[in-house]
Amino acid sequence: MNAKMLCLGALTFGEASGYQIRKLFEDGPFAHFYDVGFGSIYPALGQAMAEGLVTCTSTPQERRPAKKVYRLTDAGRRAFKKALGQAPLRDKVRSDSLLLLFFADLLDGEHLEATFEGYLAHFKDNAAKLRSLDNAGVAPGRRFVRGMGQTLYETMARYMETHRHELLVETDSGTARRGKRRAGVGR
Amino acid sequence: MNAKMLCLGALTFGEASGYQIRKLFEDGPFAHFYDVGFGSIYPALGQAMAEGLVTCTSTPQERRPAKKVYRLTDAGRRAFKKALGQAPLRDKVRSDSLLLLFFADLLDGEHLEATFEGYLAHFKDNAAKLRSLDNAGVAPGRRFVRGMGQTLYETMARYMETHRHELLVETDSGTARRGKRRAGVGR
DNA sequence: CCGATATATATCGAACCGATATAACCCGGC
DNA sequence: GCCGGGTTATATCGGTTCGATATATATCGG
Repeated sequence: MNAKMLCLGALTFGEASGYQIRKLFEDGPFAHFYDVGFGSIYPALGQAMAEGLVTCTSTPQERRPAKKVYRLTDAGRRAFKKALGQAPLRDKVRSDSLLLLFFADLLDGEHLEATFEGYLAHFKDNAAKLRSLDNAGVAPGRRFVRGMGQTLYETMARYMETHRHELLVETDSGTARRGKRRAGVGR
Repeated sequence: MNAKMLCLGALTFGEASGYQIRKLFEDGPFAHFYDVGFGSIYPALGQAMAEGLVTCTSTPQERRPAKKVYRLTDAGRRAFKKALGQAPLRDKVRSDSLLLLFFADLLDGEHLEATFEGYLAHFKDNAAKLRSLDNAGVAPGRRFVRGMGQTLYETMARYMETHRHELLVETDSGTARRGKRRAGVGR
């Protein structure tokens, strides 16, 4: 899935500006499993328009760039469906946080703990956000993916809490310190 | 974390060729939370060598490129630790499979089902792989991350099985068909 | 009223991804 | 004995994407 097709997918929710599309990936329905930045969206929309996949209503404004609202064409909708029809690529994950926890023994306890707590908070936060959503009248696909995300975040938070002691050693003050450990090779 | 630092991280496991580093990301310990391709590794190693972060033993061979084995220097080890010390970036996920399930109502039942089963098999597979590993003598960070991955894959597989009926409607023959549904807007 | 945040388009270089080229080796089956 | 498939191995290259930045106004709270 390239940026162009992702924009078309976003536009299935209705007309939108480039900025609004970005928000769908930052905060909106796609936030938890895809990301696209401005640097990809604007060129992609230009290209999609050139190919007749979207139309654009440009409202000129004084002293700043015209506001442009994009709308999916029938050809665009067809192109998106077709793209979905291809066998999907395998998921791509890049997690600095897990890399850092993986190399816990190379870090000083303070930074390790801060990262750990931040990561845990991130999971709890996302779980809470998804939990608060109303699923009434929401399409099954979307509901399914929401539920999956919620389950994932909740499970990861729970895992981190129950296994915290493997990485962080509690002290009397309530703060934690890094535990001692030793290596091992091979996968 | 850029490709250069990831290579240094891989080399903390001992000397390796570019090809072997790739394997660490494809199959090895990093496979589940990071990925780097040849196109990033070879230039990164060249750069790291120019900066004195790694050394290289080049064994010339007849009729094919010299075999090059890279080894971390003290400066390289320090550089990697320092890179880990930075606040980690937020996780990046790009999942075509979830996008596809999200837009389940735009797909024909056959393709949806195939994708669903493939994705479920992928989770089960990874869970089984991680379950089969021996954690004896493995560093706590690595063990923690392994366990987290295993829990994640198992939970996702279980979720997909228990919620399958929301997306796929079972038929008498044992195969499934897409259910009917209807929209809803907003986040 | 000031500063922070949100709306909004746009670009640009660096980094990265995926595919491809090349080439020899090794192992099993016919 | 040899052929095909898989593995080891380096390397490049074009296209895509990322992240930071520039610009400008509106809005909202303290």
